[in-house]
Amino acid sequence: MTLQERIRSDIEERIRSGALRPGDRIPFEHELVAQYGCARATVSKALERLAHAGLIERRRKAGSFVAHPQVHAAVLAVPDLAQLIAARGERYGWALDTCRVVNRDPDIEVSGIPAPALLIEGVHFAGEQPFAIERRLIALDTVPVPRADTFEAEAPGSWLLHHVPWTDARHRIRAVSAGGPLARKLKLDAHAACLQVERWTWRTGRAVTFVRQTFPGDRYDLVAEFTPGG
Amino acid sequence: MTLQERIRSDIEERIRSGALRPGDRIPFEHELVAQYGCARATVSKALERLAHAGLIERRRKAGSFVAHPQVHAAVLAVPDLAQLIAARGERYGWALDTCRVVNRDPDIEVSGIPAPALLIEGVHFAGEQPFAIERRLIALDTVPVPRADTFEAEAPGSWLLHHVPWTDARHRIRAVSAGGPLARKLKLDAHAACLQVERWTWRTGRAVTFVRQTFPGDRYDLVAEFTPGG
DNA sequence: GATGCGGTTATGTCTAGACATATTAAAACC
DNA sequence: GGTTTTAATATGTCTAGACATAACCGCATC
Repeated sequence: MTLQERIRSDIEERIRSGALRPGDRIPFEHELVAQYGCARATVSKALERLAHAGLIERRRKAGSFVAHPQVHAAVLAVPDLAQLIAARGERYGWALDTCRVVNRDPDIEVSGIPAPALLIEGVHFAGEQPFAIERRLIALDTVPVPRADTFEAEAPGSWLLHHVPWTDARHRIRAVSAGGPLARKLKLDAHAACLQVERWTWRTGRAVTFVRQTFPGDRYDLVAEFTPGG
Repeated sequence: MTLQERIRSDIEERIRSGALRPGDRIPFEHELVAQYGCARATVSKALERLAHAGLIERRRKAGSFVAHPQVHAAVLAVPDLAQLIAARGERYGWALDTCRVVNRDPDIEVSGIPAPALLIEGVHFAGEQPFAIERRLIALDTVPVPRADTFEAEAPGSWLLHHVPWTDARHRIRAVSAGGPLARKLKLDAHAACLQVERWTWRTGRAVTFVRQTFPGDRYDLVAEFTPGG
């Protein structure tokens, strides 16, 4: 372990154990320099990592303080569906329903994807069971137009991930009732609860794609793990 | 802007614009040193931040390379309900239903909270409308026992956030049908879809609290923003 | 009391080196 | 030819300073 790592983990341990409580001041850099017998840059780098991880807050003149933890953010895993289903030991499948260029579409109005856009609809399968309905718009002015049969075999999410770089994404997660057509496609009761994930993706300010995935509520749940600074 | 910031943003811009593509090698540190006329530590710090942000990958002897972006994680905002509702311009309210010590409970078996635990049930209000049902277990061996009337006025989430440090959290998000009792409390149709967020919180390996919050699907949705390295 | 001015102080950034370490490519050897 | 050794090289860590900057404190002034 490097010296910098040791300083960092020493302080982190004292915070996680509760010996140092939120708001407490941790030793000044020059005190840690004396304690560990090293250069200030080494101490400073250790503190910088703790600050970056959100465990401490550094203030000029005042010193460094243990941060007040806040459950405000969690890291949400957004796995590739194919990988996720394979990891469950089931066979992944993708069935393309629709793939055409559209100029007018309800989602075009609200998603920010400019017309004309490529509209793709299809179903993800886990074994024989439908696992998710997908409805996607792809901005044709930003994405290099794929071959007509590209999305017959490969789900557009996987293809985009490997072919189109992106810089920003936004997710919206909510619960909806299946309703008629959706329920039929997912082989569900008409008022079954479904988890709906919408994702907008941009590349340097230009909309790339918008996708709405609808999962049966009893077959999928999102899990987010969070360790502050972990 | 500091020099280090400038170096970082120059390279970041070239990556985000697509001038540098995933897998491309970025200039060696000594080349950047020559280009900017600064010390290697300054260049190295700029690259370290890019690497920490996941935009580049550094390999000894080989150099630094633009990382392959992956939509695998997003930052999920989990706001304090009181703040969230206040931000919407509505009046926040909390109504306590149950607050007692339990030794046996369906959730105790699965949540990892050891018995005896404090069971709290209540409703969050936005104006006159019920906004969420909450059912919570608090580990009495880890949390300093609050006064009996603590949770009459303040929701336990807010109280815990300010009084009990935590080190790990896990969220599970899914869609459920309201069902009978839940639907009555939330004033919903019996088969309305609801978003259910479950959160486990630990402190250095010991379970602190488990909470299940159920939101009407049409009144709440989670939003996660993500910029790689942002 | 309120306001503005320095002085002090801790962190923020930076320099110009040094040695360590991981990795690759070339060279030497079997 | 195939394997091992060796040298070259880019990053990783570190030192011992320097000056910049923000923030706080006390003091003098209004």
